[in-house]
Amino acid sequence: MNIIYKGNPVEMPDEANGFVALKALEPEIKNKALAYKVGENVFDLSRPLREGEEISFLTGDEPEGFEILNHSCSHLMAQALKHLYPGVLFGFGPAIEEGFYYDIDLGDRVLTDKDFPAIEAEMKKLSKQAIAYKRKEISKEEAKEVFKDNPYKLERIDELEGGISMYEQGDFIDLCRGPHVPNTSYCKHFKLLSLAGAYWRGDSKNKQLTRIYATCWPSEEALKNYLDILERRKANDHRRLGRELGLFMLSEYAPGMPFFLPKGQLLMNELISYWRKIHEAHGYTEITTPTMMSRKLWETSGHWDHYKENMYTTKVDDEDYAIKPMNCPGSILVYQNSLHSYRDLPLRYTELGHVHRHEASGALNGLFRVRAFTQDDAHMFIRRDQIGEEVKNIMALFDEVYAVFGLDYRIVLSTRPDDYIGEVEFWNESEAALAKACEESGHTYTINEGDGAFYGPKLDFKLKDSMGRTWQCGTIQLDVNLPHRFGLTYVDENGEKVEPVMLHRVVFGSVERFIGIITENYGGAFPTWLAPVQVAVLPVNDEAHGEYAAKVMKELKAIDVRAELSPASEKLGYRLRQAQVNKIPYTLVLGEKEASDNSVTYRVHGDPKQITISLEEFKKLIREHIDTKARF
RNA sequence: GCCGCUUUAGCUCAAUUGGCAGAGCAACUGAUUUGUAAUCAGUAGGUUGUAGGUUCGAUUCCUAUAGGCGGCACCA
Repeated sequence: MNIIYKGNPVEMPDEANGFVALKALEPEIKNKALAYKVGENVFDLSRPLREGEEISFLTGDEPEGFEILNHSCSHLMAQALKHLYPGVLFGFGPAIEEGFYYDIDLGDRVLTDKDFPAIEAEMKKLSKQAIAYKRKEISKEEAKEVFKDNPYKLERIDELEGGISMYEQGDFIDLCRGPHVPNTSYCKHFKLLSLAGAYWRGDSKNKQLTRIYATCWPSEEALKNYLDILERRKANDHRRLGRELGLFMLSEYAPGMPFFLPKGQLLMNELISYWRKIHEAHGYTEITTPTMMSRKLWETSGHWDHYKENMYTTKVDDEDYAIKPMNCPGSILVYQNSLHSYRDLPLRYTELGHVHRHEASGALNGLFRVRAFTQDDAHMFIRRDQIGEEVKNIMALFDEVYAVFGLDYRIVLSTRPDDYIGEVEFWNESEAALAKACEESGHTYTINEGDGAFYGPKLDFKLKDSMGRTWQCGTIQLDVNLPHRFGLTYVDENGEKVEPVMLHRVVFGSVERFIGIITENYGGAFPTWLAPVQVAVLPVNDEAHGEYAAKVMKELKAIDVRAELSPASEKLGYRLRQAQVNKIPYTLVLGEKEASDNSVTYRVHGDPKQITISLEEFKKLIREHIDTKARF
């Protein structure tokens, strides 16, 4: 709710209720407003209005208000925790996209989700008491005195500049910038969701605190609705859909190394065939390099020193070998196989490289995070002056690919890290080139300062899964390190040997991860061209219509349509249900009428509407949906 | 790797305080040949993840270990 209030400035703050700014308001707003805004600044309702200020109110129904509500609720939870677990120390407790968390140090005490009801009960009790959140501005010295028993808060105070604000609600006080809702009764519809360990300040060298995730909503309906959404998201989980639709499996004999079942393999093959076509159209040529190569190669590339912990190694004839965790060194050997002129650049090699990385056990997650995966890799060898243009070309290809699948993405530019190599000048130039390529192709991006690889800056393309988590899929990385280490050259127009720049990039990221993403994005109901089974053929009666059904099957197969016959040993209703449950795009019902005039009655997945057309028309219609040429 | 949870039939889940391990769906067999989201009947399916321990007796309690889930850290 965005209401502009242009009334007279209001009198002094009312400490007891903290409603001063609201006094002049209509009742319906009064009950929903959580804070107010003057320009871009957000304030507690208890802050007195100043002469001439134009204000708008924030409610829990909009993101900024939701954040305030949840942040306030994290203080409420902390107060409850303080009552239940005396001596508990608090770290950070911010609002997050769909709720909030608080990191706490309970000493030796172990918290489990069985403790949630007691914590929620205490929170409800405190909520009913409508304890006011009171803002106090104090000096650094005073703050240190208040938080003298909490090393986490003291560490934070030391970093803060100038005055420090804190919020007090009854017997609980917390270091906080605010703003907050007027009192604890505003936080009424909450639920504790899960527990996790989280390193203090996100550093694995530090102590691990206990993190409690929870969520708070403006109404009971909104909370229930959110909990329903959480349930519904599970139905689109690719791990569940993968099992139900027979796409892939995992085995304890190879943790993190997916097995693709016949239907999943069909899907992957379609994806790859599309991928090959679009790369051919964009001037790439495909190569394949060995899965396992000698230690000497990995020493030259630097992986043996920098990546050994994640590499699977073995001995062959007493010599160390490593299974490739990346495809770049192989690509480089291909580049070195011949001499290159400046006229040949950019040179673009693609490779569907099956790589192995020994990822931490706790990181594994379905197809999203695995130990063996296929990178849809490409390496470009380019001149330094070609960086901007080439990155733009890549981004154009990314746009095309993601659009085919209807995927939204977010771009992150990662810049020079502390342990960078090369000249600062090159870094500045490259970062600017990447940023410019984004802007010129009409994309916004955020900057992740210092998160680039040690050999160059990168652009990451992040896609969302059904749980709202983001996964890096595409990436474009600039690299001057490997060309240097391997002594790569091309001959320029003066006959001089010059070192090329290398670009690494993936669009899908890994074919496995991408399959996970699109499975969730489509909810398992793949578009016809990708669907493992495209048409279900249902004769009404096997004796009478079986022959016609066989003819339809044969004709569909002849035009490369993947059709599956479902014989009449089951009732039609049952077979229709199976086709829907298996998310098959087209279901054909063939009976007396269809057999007599060479027609089909079809329905599309998720739509009960029945349409009857001639078999020839249907063949044409389905071919149009399958034909990937239309996508170029 | 770290924190918490979890593991019972192919899948989803039961099993009172430690006392004969059960259901639905799926599978299989038979009957049924059906016009738009589940036909009926029957059969089979398990060393309760694995290895130890406590106990007269362990799915249940304890220890270790493996896989999985949610996070953290790491990362495509």
